[in-house]
Amino acid sequence: MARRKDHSREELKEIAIHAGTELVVAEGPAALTARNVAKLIGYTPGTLYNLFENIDALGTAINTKSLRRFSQEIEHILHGHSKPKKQLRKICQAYLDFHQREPELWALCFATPNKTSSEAHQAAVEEVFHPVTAALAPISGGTKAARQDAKILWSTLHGICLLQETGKLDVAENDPAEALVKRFLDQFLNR
Amino acid sequence: MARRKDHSREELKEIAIHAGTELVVAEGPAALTARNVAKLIGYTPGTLYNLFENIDALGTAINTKSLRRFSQEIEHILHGHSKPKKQLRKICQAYLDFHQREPELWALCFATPNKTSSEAHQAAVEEVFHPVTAALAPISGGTKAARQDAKILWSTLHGICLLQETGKLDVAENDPAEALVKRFLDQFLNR
DNA sequence: TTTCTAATTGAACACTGTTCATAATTAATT
DNA sequence: AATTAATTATGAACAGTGTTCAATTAGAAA
Repeated sequence: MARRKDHSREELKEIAIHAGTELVVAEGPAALTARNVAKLIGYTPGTLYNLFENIDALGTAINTKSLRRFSQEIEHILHGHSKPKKQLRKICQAYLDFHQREPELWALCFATPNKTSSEAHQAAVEEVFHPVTAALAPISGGTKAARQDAKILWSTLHGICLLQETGKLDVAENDPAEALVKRFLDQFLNR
Repeated sequence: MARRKDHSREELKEIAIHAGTELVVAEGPAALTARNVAKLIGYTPGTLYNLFENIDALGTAINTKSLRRFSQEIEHILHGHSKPKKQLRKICQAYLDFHQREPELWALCFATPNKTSSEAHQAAVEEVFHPVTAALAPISGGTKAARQDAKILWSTLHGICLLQETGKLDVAENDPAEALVKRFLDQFLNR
């Protein structure tokens, strides 16, 4: 039996999240099962239920970390000296990069049904969402309009990556996500 | 044992698709299991595997039917006498209506990972996609641009409904999907 | 009526998530 | 130091999942 003092409760939680992340990266979201994670961290499935409400919550914890990494990239962009429009383009590119660099983690975040949420997760979402509305404010005209535009922008990025993933929209020709986002932004940011 | 001549192979397939649809409508995509469908049609799970490659394929068959119903609505819109832009707005509204009227079938179509595809499904996707590019042609300037814009439009609708579904983007305020789509289209169709 | 063919079954296998009494380990108390 | 109390980990169990396939059965053909 694993020693109880080997790791504190919080340490163990981190270890499980890390192992789960590795599993998803290596084998995709479907590999995130209680038994797989337990085996990888040298515990039994039951232990995971002392750390998380259920397996969905472990997925949410992994997603929270992914979102935090992404929001740090955004923060880095905002601390640069680009103009708002250029910043928005960089943020969009960062999203596309996340999708391309870590498609499995992206899928766990955005292409997999997830019943569970949490305050930490909500906060991470907001940390991604808020900077976009801030950067949009001078363009959209008003805070409320900026928030609406942020939702539109986010939805479009989201949808383009999703459809690229399934390949359903590249029926005949080959439009990389970058090209579609560029065309969208060229119009979206021009007013 | 159910009589072999009660239904032809194709009839049985239709019955299974219909039963599956009822299940999804009543209890959501997660209820689409081999045993549930089998029980509902008075057969055993094994029989389903004579009709479909796997359960995913049954889901795809249901989705194909959903898409066909949707494409018929689109066709109806195109046979009206509206101008292209008005037609596009109506098509978008029809998509939002599909999402609102039959959220479970919509989810099975667009919010559930689906490994399987089929020629019929591909064709149904194209039947939804092609009219949009046709209506966009006079606006976008060129066929290729129209196809790109169709992808953008589709992605945005897609993403807005998805985010509405999870409620993740209506953090504080209440922006109904209609309002976001309207704001998007007001700009998207103006050039 | 017997033979042949095709459809249907149902048991089995390997997986899921999840629960919970029991055992093991550590901390606290006497 | 010995005993007691409080955690923590276990692993077996339950109810599900998709899927396969030998055996059975029904209907058609001979």
